[in-house]
Amino acid sequence: MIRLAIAEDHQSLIDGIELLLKYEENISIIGTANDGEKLIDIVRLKQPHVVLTDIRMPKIDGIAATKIIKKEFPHIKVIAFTMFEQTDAIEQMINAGASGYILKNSSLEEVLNAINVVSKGETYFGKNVNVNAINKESSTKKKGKLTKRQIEILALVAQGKTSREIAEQLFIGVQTVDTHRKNMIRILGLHGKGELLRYALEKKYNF
Amino acid sequence: MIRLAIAEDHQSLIDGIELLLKYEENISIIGTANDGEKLIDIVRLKQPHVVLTDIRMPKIDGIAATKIIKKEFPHIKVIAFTMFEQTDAIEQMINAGASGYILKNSSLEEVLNAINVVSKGETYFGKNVNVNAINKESSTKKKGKLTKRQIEILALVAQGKTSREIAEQLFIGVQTVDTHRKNMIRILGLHGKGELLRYALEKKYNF
DNA sequence: CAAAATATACCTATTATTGGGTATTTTTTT
DNA sequence: AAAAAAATACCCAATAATAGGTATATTTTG
Repeated sequence: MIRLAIAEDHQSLIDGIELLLKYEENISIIGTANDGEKLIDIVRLKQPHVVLTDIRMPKIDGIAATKIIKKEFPHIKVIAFTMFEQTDAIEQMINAGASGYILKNSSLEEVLNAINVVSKGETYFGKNVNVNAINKESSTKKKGKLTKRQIEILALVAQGKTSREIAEQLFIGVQTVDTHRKNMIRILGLHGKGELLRYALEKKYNF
Repeated sequence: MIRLAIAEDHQSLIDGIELLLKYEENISIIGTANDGEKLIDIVRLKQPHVVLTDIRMPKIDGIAATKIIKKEFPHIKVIAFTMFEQTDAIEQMINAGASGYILKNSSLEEVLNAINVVSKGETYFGKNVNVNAINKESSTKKKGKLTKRQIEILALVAQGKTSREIAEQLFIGVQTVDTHRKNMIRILGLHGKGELLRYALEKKYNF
């Protein structure tokens, strides 16, 4: 009997999976959550064998939640169930310790299949999930690693704040903020006026 | 017997709804689609009583699809089933002729309920869907109406193009593009450097 | 057809961001 | 403790975008 926990902010989808698994003899749903915080609570309390989780969720996102779960309970298998097919998202999820990755435009049958496969200790990746591209990319070039401070500033850039406003908020000089911006632009390989804002907004939206 | 068509780009969710409705005596699913184009095909061929549709879909989005359906078959009831809770999206869907609007974080029970209600000619709006705010807002102030040319330019702004690049692409002067930008900023009530790009990117993302 | 709306274009000025540097202090890692 | 990384700050120059105007041709609407 596989003990399963589900985290997904769309209750309708949870309902659908529950309906499907009601008649599955070897899987029991031991808890469901609409956000990452609740998921971690459930995992700590009931320790499932497999966790099926969305990436974009309130409070704690799926990537962060997976990291926490894998740190505390390395034996628990995590499957990402999301609409993001960007290599960036897949990579982060794998690095967080996920054993599987399936897209929401897959069938429920595939979801069921993935749960069974990862519970045996294997990995499962959906058809549209190109895992090969990931390893090559992340092993050769390790671009895009920002520091804490840079991410902090990037978040404020995403909020539409100017360098001056960011400087005031963080109690640092405007030119320091500008230096951080320049460094981020270099690290991320961007060029042009609105590009950092663009990047910041996209990141924000993506997870 | 209510004849239902479903359009939703996440197959898993369609599967879930199908499971739920399999045991419903008074509803039969006459077709499902993963994009707006397919939905319209199904509607033309099989003329359902009720259409349950997502907003963000490939090819033709839910708003455009609803307009087409309501124009050709005014008696067909459309329910929006989406994750967008912005008044903007709700407003556009209502204007397109939708009879209901429910969020994806609702339960499948609520979906079932909505289908039954709208099939009787009534309207159904989920708890988190604030319909009252819409009417007031759209009747009093009619802000944010951009012209074709402005939308064209805004789309290029969203692509990260500079005024100069936009001017070259559209065979007009740079200063003309700047004028359009200024007018859009005024009409949309924006202020500050990156705000138009911000707005453009958000719009792009939202539907 | 006349009026209104839209698209076009120019002017001046200000400001934020970018791009090129350099440099010091603090923190983290080895 | 020494080396590396990160955070801080400054300089100068170039450019894109915003903000305030005005103005004319074109298209759409009443």
